[in-house]
Amino acid sequence: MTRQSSHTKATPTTDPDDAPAKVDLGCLDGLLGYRLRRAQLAVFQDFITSMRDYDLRPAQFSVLAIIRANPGLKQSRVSEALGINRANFVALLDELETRDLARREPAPGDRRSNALFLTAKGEAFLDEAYRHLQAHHERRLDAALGAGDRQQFLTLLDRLAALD
Amino acid sequence: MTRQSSHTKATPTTDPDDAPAKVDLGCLDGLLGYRLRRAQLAVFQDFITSMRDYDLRPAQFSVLAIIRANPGLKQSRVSEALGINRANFVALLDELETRDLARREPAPGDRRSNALFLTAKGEAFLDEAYRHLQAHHERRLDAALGAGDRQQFLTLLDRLAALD
DNA sequence: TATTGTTATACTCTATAACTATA
DNA sequence: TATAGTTATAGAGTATAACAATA
Repeated sequence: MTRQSSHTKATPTTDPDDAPAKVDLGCLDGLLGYRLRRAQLAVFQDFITSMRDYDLRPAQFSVLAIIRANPGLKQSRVSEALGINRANFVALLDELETRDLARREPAPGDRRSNALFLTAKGEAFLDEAYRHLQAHHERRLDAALGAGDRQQFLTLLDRLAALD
Repeated sequence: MTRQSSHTKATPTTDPDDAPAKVDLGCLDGLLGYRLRRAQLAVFQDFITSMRDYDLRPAQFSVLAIIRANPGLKQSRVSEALGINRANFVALLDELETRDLARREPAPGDRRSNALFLTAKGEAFLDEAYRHLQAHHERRLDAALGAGDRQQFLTLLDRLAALD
């Protein structure tokens, strides 16, 4: 292999005319992780924009969703299920509790543990937020994916997530 | 809709026996962004592990790749192409220059700008790192994706990335 | 006036160590 | 001894404002 690898053009980029001239991604284009990262950033940005009026970030939404689907689950298991360090989970849950969306209760049978629940307000809030996401955010994502097979796409994402 | 949305089971999770009992993702399972994020984290983790001996993070690799494919490109355009804030790009490039992988040169015709190049060491380093990634990291990703259509997968990722 | 590179700053996210109370 | 929740802390990543040099 010479100085230029086969997938790069590397024209010395003089470009004296005012045309913007597209930047060549070079070997970056062959890295799945790069494409995945750009897609993930765009999707999260769209999520955050969609949830602006709810003031809810992706991590906060995920905590509420897990608690609702598993009421009474121990704090450590919720953080573990989401891959969130238990030390970092404390402040995250504190804020949800301050906003009266979730609550800690003493776990029956283990006085070290907290059992987590949504408040009535939290249940309603999550329902509304999720409906809004489906109607706007997910709807936009489906439009972007177009005719592509969404189910097959999700299957491949899950296979990658199972790497570790 | 009642207190429980249609896609959650929400059995009160008493679970007194010692079986670990899988955590229900609830409505999180219906969010594309969640699956995308988990996949991206797993892929980046695999990248970082693969590049341990090279001490090269994804962002550093991307900078080297863009510079190699577009030698002489202005600093602001490199950071812009990667979606990196120009203020944050300074320290990133400083480190690559300290390691003698890239260099700043005065841009011909504009004394405000820097034109970026790889050093000879940077060219060789990137070639070797990229070959190593292809042989190990990307190979593992392909194995994980299995029979799935990689090209279709990349197409859908790019459509999502084009959201904003 | 606008742009380029830079510094300073702040806020989020993430990771580790250590403490306490329980088990 | 080990585990659950917590605090403190440090490192990345990211965002904005402002400055000097130059366009």
